[in-house]
Amino acid sequence: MFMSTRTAAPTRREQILKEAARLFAERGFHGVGVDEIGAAVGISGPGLYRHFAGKDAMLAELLVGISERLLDGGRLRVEEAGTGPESVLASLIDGHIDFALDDRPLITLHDRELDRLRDSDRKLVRQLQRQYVELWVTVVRELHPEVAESEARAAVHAVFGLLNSTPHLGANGGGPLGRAATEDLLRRLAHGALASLAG
Amino acid sequence: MFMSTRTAAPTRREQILKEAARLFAERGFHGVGVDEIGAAVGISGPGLYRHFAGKDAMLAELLVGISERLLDGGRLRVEEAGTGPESVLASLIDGHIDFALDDRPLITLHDRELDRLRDSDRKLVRQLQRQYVELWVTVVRELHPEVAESEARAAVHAVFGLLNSTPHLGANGGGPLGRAATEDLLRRLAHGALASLAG
DNA sequence: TTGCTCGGTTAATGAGCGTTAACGTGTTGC
DNA sequence: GCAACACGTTAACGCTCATTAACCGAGCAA
Repeated sequence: MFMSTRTAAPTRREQILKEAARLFAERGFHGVGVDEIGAAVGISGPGLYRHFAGKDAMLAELLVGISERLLDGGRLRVEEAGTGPESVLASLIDGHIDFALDDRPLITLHDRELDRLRDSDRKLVRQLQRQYVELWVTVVRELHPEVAESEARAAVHAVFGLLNSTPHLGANGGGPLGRAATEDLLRRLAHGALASLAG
Repeated sequence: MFMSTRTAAPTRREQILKEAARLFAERGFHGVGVDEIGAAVGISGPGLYRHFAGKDAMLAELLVGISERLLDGGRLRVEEAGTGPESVLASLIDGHIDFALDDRPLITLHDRELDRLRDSDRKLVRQLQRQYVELWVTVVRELHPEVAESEARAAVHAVFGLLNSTPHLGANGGGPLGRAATEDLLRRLAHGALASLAG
């Protein structure tokens, strides 16, 4: 049913999703027309309807896709990471940074266009998001048992805001800083922020 | 020409701007119609055109307004704050937190709908934003002279992302946490993040 | 009174745009 | 060879929506 995620010449659907993500992120869901999306992959307007039920369906698939990948990646890291909560947290942070730097447009969409979805899709996405947040909250509370759950959750959201700031960091890979330097900076900032929960 | 900023019964224009900000933030600029904005202030659709040249003009006035207030507030705090860079930074952080909690909808608009503006307005807003960022960068570099300027700038953007996460924190005033607790949490997280630049 | 300005109203206009129709064309399984 | 299908194309259709037109009542100054 699904293609392998390897790089085996992207299928048309994948091309479309990628370009749609970029365009939606740049100009908003309502701001981009189907003709533009088509043009971005070399076909024109209505040709898209051979691959998707409609514009909404593209957005839905994008948002559900990100949320699933984020959650799956997070779960994997929780299982695989070393012994203590410190290493789990570090792994979650690294994973989120990779995601934020690799899929910049999707980050933008994720919290910007959620309300454009059909009720069922929106519920699904929100549920996946919530589970991902809870992954983090659990780890944070293992590290800081004295912190109230609501406070930990707010802190996690704030750290997401920090890590997801990459779209504002210049055009590409991390602005004037290289990719590696950006990763390193974000890592330190995130650890620094969460460490402040101890005081 | 201008009304005093005191609470002297909001003028129609102000009502409209406030409701427009809320609606734009909730559903995006393209997602809300002029009829809805009108309805929100008790008049209907085209009646708005007695107060604004068009929908775009409302967005422009909102975005320019925020940027100006943010920059002015920042400058004031830089001048007024105590002696060292520490106190200036603390004051900038407090000011930004106040802004983020008081004007949630505007925060959302600020980085979401900038491209909908006419070229001249967009340039103006970006210039104001840039100056505000530079205020922070200057202070951060006084505190951490060994940090490269580009890195400091990226860190500042990241901290903005952290502080601007308030819209994601539940419906109002700071979600399950009270206003004061939210302020305190954000303050600690921001200081913690920036402190990590020292290492 | 008269007449001007303010701040509204409803109806019309016109553009943009998602979607569907109707119609090809190459490739492929039989 | 010949369906059948995958994948495009261009030309409507129809709806939404910002903007404009045309009109109106309430204050209020001369």
